[in-house]
Amino acid sequence: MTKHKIEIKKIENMAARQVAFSKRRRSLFKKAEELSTLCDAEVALLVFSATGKLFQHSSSSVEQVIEIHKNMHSSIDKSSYHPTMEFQMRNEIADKTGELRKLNGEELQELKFQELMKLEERLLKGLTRVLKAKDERMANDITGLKRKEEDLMRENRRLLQIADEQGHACKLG
Amino acid sequence: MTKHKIEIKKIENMAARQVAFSKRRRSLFKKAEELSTLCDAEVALLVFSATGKLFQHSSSSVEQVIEIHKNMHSSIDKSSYHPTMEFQMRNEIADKTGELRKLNGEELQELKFQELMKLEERLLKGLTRVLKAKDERMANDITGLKRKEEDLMRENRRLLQIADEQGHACKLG
DNA sequence: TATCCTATATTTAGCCA
DNA sequence: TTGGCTAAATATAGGAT
Repeated sequence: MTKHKIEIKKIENMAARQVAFSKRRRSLFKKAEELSTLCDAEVALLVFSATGKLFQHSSSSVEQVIEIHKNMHSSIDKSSYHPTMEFQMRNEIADKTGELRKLNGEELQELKFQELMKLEERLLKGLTRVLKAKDERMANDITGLKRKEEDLMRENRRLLQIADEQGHACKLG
Repeated sequence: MTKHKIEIKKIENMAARQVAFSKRRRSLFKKAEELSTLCDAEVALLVFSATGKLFQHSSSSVEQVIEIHKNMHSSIDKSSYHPTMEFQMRNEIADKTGELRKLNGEELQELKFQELMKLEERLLKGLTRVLKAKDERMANDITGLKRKEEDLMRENRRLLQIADEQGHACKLG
C-alpha cells in the first residue's frame, strides 16, 4: 500500500511476512488504542502470530474480563437487587397491610437464587481453572514435542554421518 | 490526523465522537482483517461502543462458556427474582400506602443492572471466542509437531537400517 | 444518523543499514 | 531481528449534504 500497492493475500516470503506482521501489528494496536481513547469505547484485541505467540492489548484483557465479571457480582450484591432486599420489602408490605407473612415458595426461590449465584461463580471459577490447566498442558505438550523434534533431528544427523562414514570406510577398507 | 492534527483524548462533542467511532471502527476491522490475511495470523477484535453495542471480528468461534452462561441465566430468568420483580413490588407498596412512586436511584440501578447483564454476556462471548482461537492454534501446533515427529522417526529408522546394511555389506564384501 | 469530499496526516512496501 | 528512509497508498477531520 505504499511504494507499490500490494494484494491482500498471504505474503509468501517468510521474512517479508514477519516484517509486515511486526509493523502492521504495532499500527493495529495503536489504532485500537486511539479508538478506545477518542471514542470512549472498550477494545479487546488479540493477535496470534503464525508461530502461536500471543500479542494482546485491550481495555479488557482476558483476566480483566473475568475481573469485570467478579465486579459485576459484587455490584449486584451492593445494589438494591440483592435477594435479601426483596425479603425486607415483603416485610414492609406485610407491616403496612397487617398481613401475616409466611414462608412460601418465594423463600425457597430465594435459596435457589443464591445457590444459582454461587453456582455461577463456582462454574466460572472452575471453568477458568480448567481452561488454565488445559492451556498449561497444551503448552507443555508443545514444549515437549519441540524438544523431541530437536532430539530426533540431532539423532538423524548422527545416523546420516555414521552411514556416510561407514560407506567411505567400506570403500577404503 | 488529517485536515488538522488532533490530540488523542476523548472527543467531547458527542456527534463527532459517534462519527469518529463509526469511521475508525471500520478501518480498524479492515486493518485487522488485512493483518490476518497477509501474515497468516489469528486476530480477535472486540469493540464495545460507549453505548454498549458490540462489534466483533475474529478468525474463529464456538460456544461453551456462553452455553453454561445462558443456561444459568435462563434459570434465573425463570425464577421470581428477575429485576422487574422489584419494580412490581415497589408499585405494590406504593399502592398499598398511597405513596407517590417516583423514579429514583434504584430505577437507574435497574437499567444499570440490565446493562451489566448484557455486558457480561458480551464479555463472555468475546472471552469464549478468544479462548477458542487460542485453543485451535495450540491444537494445530500439536498436530503439526506430532506429524513432524512421526516423519523424523520414520527417517530415523530408515537411516539406521541403511547404516546397518552398509555395515554388513562392508564385512561381506 | 450515514456518505461524500478533500486537504492533510498517517501508514507502509521495498530498501538499506 | 530490529530500525530508519521515502514515495506512494490509505486513513481521516471537518465540512457539506
